[in-house]
Amino acid sequence: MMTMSSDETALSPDDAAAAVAVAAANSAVNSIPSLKEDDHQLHSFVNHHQTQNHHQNQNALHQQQQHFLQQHQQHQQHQQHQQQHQQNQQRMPQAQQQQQHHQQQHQQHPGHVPGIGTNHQYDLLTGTATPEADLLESGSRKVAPRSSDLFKVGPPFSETRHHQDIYCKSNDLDVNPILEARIDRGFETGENGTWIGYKRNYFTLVAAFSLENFDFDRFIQNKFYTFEKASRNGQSVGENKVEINYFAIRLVAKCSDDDVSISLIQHTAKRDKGPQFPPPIYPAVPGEMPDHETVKASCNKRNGSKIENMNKIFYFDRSDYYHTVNLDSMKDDTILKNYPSDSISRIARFERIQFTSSIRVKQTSANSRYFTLHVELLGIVEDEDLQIQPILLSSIETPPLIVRGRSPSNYHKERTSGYRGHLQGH
DNA sequence: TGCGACACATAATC
DNA sequence: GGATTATGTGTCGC
Repeated sequence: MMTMSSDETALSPDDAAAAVAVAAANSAVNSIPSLKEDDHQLHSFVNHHQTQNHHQNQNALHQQQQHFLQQHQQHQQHQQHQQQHQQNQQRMPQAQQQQQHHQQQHQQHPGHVPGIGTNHQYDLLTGTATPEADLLESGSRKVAPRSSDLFKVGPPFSETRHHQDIYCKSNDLDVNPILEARIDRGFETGENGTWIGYKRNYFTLVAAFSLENFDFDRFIQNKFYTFEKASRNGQSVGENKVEINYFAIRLVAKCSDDDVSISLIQHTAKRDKGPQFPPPIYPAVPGEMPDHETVKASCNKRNGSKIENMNKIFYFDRSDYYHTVNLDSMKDDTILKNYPSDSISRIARFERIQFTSSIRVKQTSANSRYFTLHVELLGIVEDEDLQIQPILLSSIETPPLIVRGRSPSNYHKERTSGYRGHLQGH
C-alpha cells in the first residue's frame, strides 16, 4: 500500500479504490517514454515536474513511480470533489447580490478582487453594511477564500484546430474531432476585454472531446488511426500510419514570449502541506461538457455518495459498461480495451491549477506578456518499439490571458495596473 | 524584487 | 450547530 500523504485522511475507501484505478490509467500514460516533435513539451513537462516536486514524501521508488503516486494523489483529490451547490445567488446577502449583478454586466465579475483592508471588508459583507455601502466598497472587497463566487466562467476557447487527421480504421473515413473546454474558476475580464488571472490563485478547467457524427456506440464500434511524422535526426522522413490505442486530453500553457512549456502546477487540497504535480493527462472517451454549475458543485466534496455521483459525470466506468452491454471484458475487442484503467475520463477536469512560480509575470506595459491555455487531444499510439507515445491530434486555446503576479500593486485597485476598471463599483 | 514559507481569516462542507 | 477543510491573500525574511 502506498502512502498517500495527508490527503488520505479525507478519503473514503471507495475513493481510494477509484483513485487507484485512475492512477493506473495515468501511470500508463506517464510512462510514455519517448516523444516526438511537438511532444517534446510533454516530455519535459513530465520530467521537469518530477524534479520540481518538492514534496516527494512518499517513499517513492523511481521517478516514474513517483509520478504515478503524484497522479494517484491528484486523483484522490478529484474524487473528493463532488456535486452540490446551486445558485447561491438566492441565498447570498443582498449586498453581494448587487455586487454580483454588477459584475455580471462585465461578463465575469471581479469577485476576488483583492483589497487592501481585509477584515473590515468582510465585516461589510457579513452584515452591517447597507447594500449601497457595499457597492461603493465592492471595488476593494475581496471575496473570501471559500466563496462560491470564485467560480466564474472564463474566456471562450478557439475552434478546434487540427494537427493530425484521424481516420476510421474500417473504412478510412476522415473523422473530425471536436474539443470543448471551459475555465470555471480563476479568470475574469477587465473592462477592455482582457482576461485576468492571479498567479497566486487557483483556476479550474474542464475539457471534453467528441468525434463529429459519432455517438458513443459508433465510437465504440470503431477503431481509429492517424499518421505520425517520422523523423530521423531531426529530418522529416514522411509519415507512418499508426493505430490510435486510445485518446487522451492534456492541458498546457504557453507564453507569448519564450516557450515556457512547463508552466502549470497542480496542488492538492492540502496545498502547501501536500504534494504538487503537473496537471495529469486524462485518458478519455468522448463526453459532453458539464455546465458551469456542475463543475462548481463538484469541488471539495468529501461525502462518499456525492463523490460517486460526480464520478458518474466525469468518469467512464468501463467495468460497468461491460456489465450493462453484457460483454466479457476479456473478450473486448474494441478501443475500450486499450484504455489503461477502469477509470476513464469523459471529462478532463483540472482543478487547483496555478501557473508555476517560475514563470515571470510582468505587465507594466500594456501588452508585454501574456499566456494562453491549450487543451490538446492526444492519440496514444505505439511506435516501432511498442513504446507508447502521444500524438497531438487537435487542440483549442484561450485568448491571451494576463496573469498577475504577486506584486502588491496587483492587489490594490487604486494603483490601477491597467485592467481594474471593472472592479470599481460604479 | 520576487519567491518560499508561514499565517490568518472565513465560507463550504459535513 | 460546531468542527473541520480549503483557499485567497497578508506578511516575513532571504
